[in-house]
Amino acid sequence: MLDKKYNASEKEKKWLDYWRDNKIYEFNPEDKREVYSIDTPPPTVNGKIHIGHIFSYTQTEMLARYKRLRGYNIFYPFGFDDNGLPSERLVEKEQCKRAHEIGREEFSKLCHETTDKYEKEFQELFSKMGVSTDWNIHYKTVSPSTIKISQRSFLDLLKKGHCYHKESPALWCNECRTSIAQAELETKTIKTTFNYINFTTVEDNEKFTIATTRPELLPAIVSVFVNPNDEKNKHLIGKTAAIPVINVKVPIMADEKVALDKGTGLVMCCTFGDQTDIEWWKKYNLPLKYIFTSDGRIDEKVPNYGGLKIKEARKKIIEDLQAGGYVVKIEELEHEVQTHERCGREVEYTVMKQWFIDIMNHKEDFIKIGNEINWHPAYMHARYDEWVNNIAWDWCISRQRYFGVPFPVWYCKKCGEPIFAREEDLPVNPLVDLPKVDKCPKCSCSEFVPETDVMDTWATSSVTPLINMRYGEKENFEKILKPMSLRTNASEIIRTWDFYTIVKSFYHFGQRPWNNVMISGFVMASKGEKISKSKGNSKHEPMDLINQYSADVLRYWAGTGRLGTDIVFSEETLLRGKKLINKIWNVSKFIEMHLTDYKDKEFNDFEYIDKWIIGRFQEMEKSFLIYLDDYEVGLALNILEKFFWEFCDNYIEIVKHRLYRPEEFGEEARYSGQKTVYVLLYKLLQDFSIFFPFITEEIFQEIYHNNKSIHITEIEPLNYMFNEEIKCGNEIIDIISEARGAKTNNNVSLKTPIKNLSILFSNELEKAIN
RNA sequence: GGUCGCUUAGCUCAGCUGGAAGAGCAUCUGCCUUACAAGCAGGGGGUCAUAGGUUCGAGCCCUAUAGCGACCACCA
Repeated sequence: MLDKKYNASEKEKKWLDYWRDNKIYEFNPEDKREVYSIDTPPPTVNGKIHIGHIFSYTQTEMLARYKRLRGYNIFYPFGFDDNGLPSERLVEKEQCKRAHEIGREEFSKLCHETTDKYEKEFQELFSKMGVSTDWNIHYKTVSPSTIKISQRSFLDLLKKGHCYHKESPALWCNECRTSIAQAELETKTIKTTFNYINFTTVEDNEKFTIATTRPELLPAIVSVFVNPNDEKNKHLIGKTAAIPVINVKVPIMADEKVALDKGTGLVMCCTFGDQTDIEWWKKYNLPLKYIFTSDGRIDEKVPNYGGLKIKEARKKIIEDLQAGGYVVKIEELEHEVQTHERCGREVEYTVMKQWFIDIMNHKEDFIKIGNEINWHPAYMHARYDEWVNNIAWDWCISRQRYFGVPFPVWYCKKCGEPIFAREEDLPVNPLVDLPKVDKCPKCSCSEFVPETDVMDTWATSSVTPLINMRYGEKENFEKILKPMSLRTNASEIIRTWDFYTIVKSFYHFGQRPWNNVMISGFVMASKGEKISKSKGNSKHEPMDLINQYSADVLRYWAGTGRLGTDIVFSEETLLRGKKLINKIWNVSKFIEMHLTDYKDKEFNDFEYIDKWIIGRFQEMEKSFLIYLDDYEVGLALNILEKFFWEFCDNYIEIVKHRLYRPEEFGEEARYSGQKTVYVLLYKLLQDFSIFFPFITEEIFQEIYHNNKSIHITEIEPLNYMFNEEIKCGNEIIDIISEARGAKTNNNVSLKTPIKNLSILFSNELEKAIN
């Protein structure tokens, strides 16, 4: 018999062990049923998981459970992303030292140790949430086997001509001392000053004023630009500007990109202050004056300012300009700057040799692939298109960091020719391994220098489908996972993870990586405030919530709400879930009590009201399945819950008497009720098992136990035709409701018998009764 | 500035292809009813952001406006 009270923490532990020991969620490649495969986001292993993760991952996991109940062979691996900067920054923080102070080898070791430690915590938490993944096929993004696949992917793209090594301007973070990608930028509003500085023309000594927020870039000035339509200033075009303090002369040129209404209408172009500078530098073939060092100082070679930090140099140059009387005015200004999302530091531009993946030449293909994928919800597709259409750079995948996937590349010491690893030698670490050639094919030099850069986080995250299918390995799942069925993630990484995965899939296979993309919203700390690690505004630890409420209840919270919509953490929703789960337990107890003598057999002579509730259930389950087929987990739960309360409050109250008193109502009527609750509870448990895997398993094993687990049973929709009963049954409920209301309004108990009741039946109901 | 989304009861939110406004919480009233008082029954509470339009009919479709949010861009 079911316990009087449900002890969640005890039962949840019991079933976790049971599922593991009985391999309930294990993927079997021999299984002949159709595979449903899920490409799950590998969470970045950079500290604590917050409830935002729980929210997003739980919705995916519910989908996995649904598809499992629909008879699919589920391929649902879990991964961890221990790649790159997030891990490095975590180690630096824990060690209170910078990576370059620790040393490359030691630092990598620490990164591995740290990510291992957190992975254990992550795995424990996700397990406790009842995530029905197969831990045997889990992966991490920095391990020999995944490094091998990332390197193989790199070599394949190289071979196909989509990957190139080039000296080129790149975004640079001088906090992290690495180049970064456009997708890693975050916009921040900062306070600064807008400085109006006088220049003069060499030709006729005419004074003119430019406005800049970055006077320290003056030593890097290469030209001044004027809009050719600027009536006031266009006469300057073609002349030469004399730059004060640093004493150089640069041409004054015309370009329509100069805004007439910003600053003074005259702009200085420095290499490089922003992206426009880069555009002009390329367009007009301007000289390169690079004055920054990798750690954010002015190069030693720059007279007077060499060695100063960028902000110190800004201060000093303003002082010098003021001393010479060149500053017209200084305005306070609040403006938006690009910062590196990992550290918050303002980004600079640099010029160095970097590995790039071609994006700009295939934007149309990426749009086309985006069109072939079903986006859930559909409007999320627009965000993808918007990003692809507006992207302005090829994808820089080099990072001048330590921990990550190394490039399988060496360079000839003499001529710089790159030497690539052979595929059969992967994975390689060029810092340790030597190339398998004796000499440079170009100049015959026999000395090589290893590539020290590692790959960008997304360069490796974007191969998760390849990792899952064991791309290029002898034993692989390429056949069944090309494309995968589903990708899930939150909306903020459409432009990174989704996009880059599509890029790779297109280049490798010429096709989409998955058929469906499911986008969740995220959890807000309060209305209008996103939870973020940096703000530390997540007040609730997932583990505490599980202990306080149980995993099933926490899953209830995570499972509500519409797909793609942000939700606020709400204690109230947890309480609502707790109530629902409690009710499931109690009604199951009641049903079990009345099934002690029940023998299941073919039976179709249901009582009228039994047909009503069965019909109602069928109606509900039909929409329930439609919602789930549309990936709307929350809406499915919503209508299931609604039906369930009706089942308890109306149907069970009605059938109760028949179940208790066969002597009064007859054995046949009792059996009809028994059969109804037996069938419906089974089906309700199945439907609820998607959301509450623990309590449903406990009840299933106690009452039905006709399978190793409820989670590997199959949902088979009922097929009765009870349309008339549904209609008239609803009318009967109205009548009962009236009677209950009358009792309540007269302040008497609901068990008080009614002496006189006059009812005016509708024609249909009257016909049905007779 | 651009793209997308949101605005429904005091609060948190559902409302599918247009057909008499819904749930939970809160509030008020009553009820120990052989599963459940962590429960049950019932009441009050809404110009569906605003203004137009389409329609026999609009919370839902169209246009505009406002506020909020996410992402992106501008950043001299």
